[in-house]
Amino acid sequence: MSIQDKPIIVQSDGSILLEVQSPEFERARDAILPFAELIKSPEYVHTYRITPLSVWNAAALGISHTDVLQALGRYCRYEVPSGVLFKIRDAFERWDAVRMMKHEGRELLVEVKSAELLDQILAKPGIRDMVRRQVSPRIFTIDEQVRGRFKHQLIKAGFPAHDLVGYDTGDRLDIAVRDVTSGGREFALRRYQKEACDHFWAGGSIRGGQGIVVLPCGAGKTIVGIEVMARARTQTLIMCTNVSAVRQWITELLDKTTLGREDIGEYSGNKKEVRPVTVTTYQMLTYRKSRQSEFEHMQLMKARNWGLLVYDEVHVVPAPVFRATTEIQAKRRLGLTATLIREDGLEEDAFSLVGPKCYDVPWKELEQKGFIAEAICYEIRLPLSPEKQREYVMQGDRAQFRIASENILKDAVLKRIIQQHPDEPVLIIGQYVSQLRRIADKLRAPLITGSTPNAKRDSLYAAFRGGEIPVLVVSKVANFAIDLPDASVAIQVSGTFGSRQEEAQRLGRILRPKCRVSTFYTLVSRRTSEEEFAHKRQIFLAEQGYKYTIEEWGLRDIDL
DNA sequence: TAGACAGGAA
DNA sequence: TGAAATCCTGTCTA
Repeated sequence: MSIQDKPIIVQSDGSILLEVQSPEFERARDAILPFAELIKSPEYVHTYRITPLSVWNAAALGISHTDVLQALGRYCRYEVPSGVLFKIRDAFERWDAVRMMKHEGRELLVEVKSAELLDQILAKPGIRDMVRRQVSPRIFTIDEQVRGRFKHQLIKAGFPAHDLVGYDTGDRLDIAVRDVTSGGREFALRRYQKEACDHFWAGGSIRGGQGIVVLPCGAGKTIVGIEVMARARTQTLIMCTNVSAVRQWITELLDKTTLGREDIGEYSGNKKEVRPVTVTTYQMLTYRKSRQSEFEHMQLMKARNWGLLVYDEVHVVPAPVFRATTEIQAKRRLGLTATLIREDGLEEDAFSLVGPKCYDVPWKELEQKGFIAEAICYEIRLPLSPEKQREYVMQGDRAQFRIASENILKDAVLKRIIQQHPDEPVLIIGQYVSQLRRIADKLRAPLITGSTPNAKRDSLYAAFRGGEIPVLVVSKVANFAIDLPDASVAIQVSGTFGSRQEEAQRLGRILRPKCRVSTFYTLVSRRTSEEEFAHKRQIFLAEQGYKYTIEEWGLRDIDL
């Protein structure tokens, strides 16, 4: 590779610039992705950043300091600034600087790499207060009760604790995965699902047993959970985002394991069953009568001697559940998610309290192997009408975003897109109910929002699935509804202020394996704040290797 | 006993 | 940045 072909430039502020046009673009991206985080992805130059957390996640996956230096050395056009090299080395040193181990009685041993480092750590009052006694210049003890709180404080101070304390095995439960489902179909774990479990358990009984598995929607995360349970053979608490997910877990458990209905409990608003495997919602756990009252159901965390906790969609775990989790660090914990990113910046809590990322496959790789559909993404930019343009400039930020989102010219573009996909099921997804109602009326398509009763939803889903309804308009229910039928075309007419995770969810709607290629459109008003938020949303997908083709539409292209 | 619906929480 | 969705509980009706 000649110097000019090398597509990466590392700057002294720590940002990494990657040239999209370079023939080495894809290889370079794959090389840095394990330890760098994508920040911006406009047309020509993508910007990444190396953070302590991104390095620690890489380290947890087994990537070494040398691997990182080699990747940078191979693709960097210029010498990597020494300040950046220092930051990387520092992060790797911190990764293994503090180890926690089992000690006699109710104490845990904390071993720090050097005496100087120990002083530095104990300078933080929040950590110093937890020390029981100092054993040597590098070693002190803490109470096993504060295991989670200690790890949490430590990561805030910039040190990820290496937790080698091990876990309670929990009460035993005989559970096995069946090789034939209850429907009589043969069932086998996919390779990546098996690998995900292997990684979760890697390191044996001490190190293995905590971590987060990242897999795209539709790749079978539930199956990973089930396999982990089958290997743990212990009583398990599963937490989900909503009741339909709870039901889905129960159905899958009945279908694919040797467990019977009497072994599985649903703990929700309707039923309060606590059984060897119990499935509940986060909202159940975080319910309280008022702001001052107690969490009434949080005791479920300790109600049985659970040996495993499963956090479904770990990217939305509410803060109080994290808090409860700090107290039960002796339990094995599995987090499942499609996107590790949290818009609220609680990534560190997920890292230190549930576990580091232990498995991750780029979406494109699953696409190549046919496990998820191939998807082509378009961003269609269209103008505001002259009147709306005048109104736009007069308004404040919030109102501007709404005007841009609800741009009425989008309706005409929608019609054209639908005409281009005559025999495909089309899903229209948006954020403002009034806008969606207008669109649904114009297209004579049914609309599903939060106020649509469940029975009505089910019948519309069925009709869409059967092909009687070609176009379905859905509000933010699409973000939560796991029973929403698959489509091969999704058109996003408006979205939340730059939520990357929402974009990923919505693309996931069209990724279930199919014979044809799926298409994803985002409609964006030109020269408005919507453009900026659309870019933010796209970062996650760009990280996964998806490219947006940008189409510009003028007033002339839109027949009114 | 099931459902429908209102109210509060995050 | 805010709108919309969810869930849980409690009450009322049939």
